[in-house]
Amino acid sequence: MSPMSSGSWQEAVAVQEELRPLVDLVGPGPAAPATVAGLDVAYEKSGELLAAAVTVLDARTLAVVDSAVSVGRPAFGYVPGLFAFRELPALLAALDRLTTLPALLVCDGHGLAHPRRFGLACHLGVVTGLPAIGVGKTPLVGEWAPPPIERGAWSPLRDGGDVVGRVLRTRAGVKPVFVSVGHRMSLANATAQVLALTPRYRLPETTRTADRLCRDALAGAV
DNA sequence: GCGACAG
DNA sequence: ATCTTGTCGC
Repeated sequence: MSPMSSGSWQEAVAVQEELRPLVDLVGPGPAAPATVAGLDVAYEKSGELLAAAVTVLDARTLAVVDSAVSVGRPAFGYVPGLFAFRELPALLAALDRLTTLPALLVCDGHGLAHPRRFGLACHLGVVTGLPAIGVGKTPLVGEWAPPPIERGAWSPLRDGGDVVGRVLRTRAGVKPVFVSVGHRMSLANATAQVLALTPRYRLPETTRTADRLCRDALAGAV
């Protein structure tokens, strides 16, 4: 048993191997989702507490139309590659408290751009059945060439002979983000959705609003 | 064996 | 993720 876990890392890996075949890599996903959800988690400095937040935005206006939070304890120690086991329980609890059902999940972390092709975005997608994409700030696996400096430019993220995602420039001249498919979404559509969610900042409005919410919730919980 | 390693 | 001061720039 690893620290703060509900199981061993071997068991967690087994769960990933078991759920990986359930990822839908065929569905292109909604071209024009009505609503898009952002999910993020904030930790207390000691690491004892965490707050998970979900914000649902109107995909057209990017206004927040629904949101929910859940405060709890990390369900697993931080292990790169097993990240989902740490945040999933709290994220699912927050999703349950939502009044609306979002058409797309934008996760703070990777999807297929994962050692076993089953990152947080895949896990969340399979468990909820909703289309999901992963947007990471830093890479976990893969190699890539720097995309051209203009917004919208991208380069393939390759790992072990697979294209597992795209390194996307959401702002001209600013460090790119790592986009990968989670569930029921094509990589091209995932890219389009992320660009639609980044009219001004590097990170999607969904993650920005969720980030603010879980930080505030954590501050209010302590 | 030695690094790298989502948040 | 979180700990942290100043600093450059719009």
